[in-house]
Amino acid sequence: MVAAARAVLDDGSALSMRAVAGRLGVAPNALYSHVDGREGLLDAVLDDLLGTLPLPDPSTEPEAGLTAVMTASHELLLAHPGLAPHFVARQGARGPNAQRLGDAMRVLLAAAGVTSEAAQDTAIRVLVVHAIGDAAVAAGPEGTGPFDLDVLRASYAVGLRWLLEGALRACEHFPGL
Amino acid sequence: MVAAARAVLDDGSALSMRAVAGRLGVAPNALYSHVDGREGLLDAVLDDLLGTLPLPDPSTEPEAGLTAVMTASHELLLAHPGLAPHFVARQGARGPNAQRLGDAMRVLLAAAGVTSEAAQDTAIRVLVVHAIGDAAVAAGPEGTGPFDLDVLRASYAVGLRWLLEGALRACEHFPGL
DNA sequence: ACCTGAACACCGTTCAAGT
DNA sequence: ACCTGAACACCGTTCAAGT
Repeated sequence: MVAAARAVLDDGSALSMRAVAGRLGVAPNALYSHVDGREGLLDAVLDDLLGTLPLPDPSTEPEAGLTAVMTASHELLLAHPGLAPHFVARQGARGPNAQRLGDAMRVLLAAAGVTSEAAQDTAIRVLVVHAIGDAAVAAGPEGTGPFDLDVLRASYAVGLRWLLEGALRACEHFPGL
Repeated sequence: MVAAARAVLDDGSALSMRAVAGRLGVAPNALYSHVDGREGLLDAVLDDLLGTLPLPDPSTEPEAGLTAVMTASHELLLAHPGLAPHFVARQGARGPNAQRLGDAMRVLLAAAGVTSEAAQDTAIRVLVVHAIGDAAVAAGPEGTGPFDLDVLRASYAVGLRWLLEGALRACEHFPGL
């Protein structure tokens, strides 16, 4: 069922209950026996996709590892533009796979000296909002809005670098914050 | 008419053509004599709101000025949560008032040493995406999602500071970039 | 120029009923 | 458990017609 949803999504069509049902050759309301509403379906699809992301090796250099995981997440959303707005509306994902990614980021942050949980929280939040916000903007009205996809990737990378430098520098100056 | 739309929006209701028409005591399709579709109406409302933002004094210290204008924009979107998702989908505003704000930001960036137009473009893009992305996430499903509005404001401010430091530092090291 | 009624092609969701 | 038909309460938009 999440497979059917992903298929609909990859067709470029908007993910509607009726479209998913149609692809399964089933009445629209039949879906409600398996998922609690559209919101739940989108959450399931989202976490399914997040499960395909490679977890960063905890032994890699922290900044490189964080850059890798955030870039991969951003790229995943760029590949599924129909999902980005929902990702934004839901304030990020909270499924088990999203949890795994968050934990991996915490490990990397801690290795970089960001040890306090509160500092990790804000760092993760800022990084995630940047990724999903940028992807949602990139999703835009058409396949390609006024921006080329490459300048988009480039500007995301720039913002990501600035944020990471800021996050890690903050804890050089106040170790143990 | 944009006034009616703003009224609907401030009621907390989603901005639908039919809601705006209802508030005006008019049939829904009557709106199409004044605006070209829902998209156009939202653009008009958005630019109307941006017109209420104070322009930063060009003589202020650049970083403070940029912080002020971005914080004000973010605050404006927080006050109109129904608008943020559309702002994201439209890849930012492009009306005359948005243009004015962009120009003001360019002046401040230039005063801070960011003189090349390309560098200004990416800086503005990164800052704007951060603001609207964060506001859209804050808009969330309910009035208050899992996040308190204050921690939201705080984490936005942190991200903003990191981005500004990054943007301005880039041009200390490579003046005239 | 501005509005109306009627209609089209969609939504998500619920409810009672079937197997 | 899983599906169906019918219905409800919505959408945005168009078209022909009225004033």
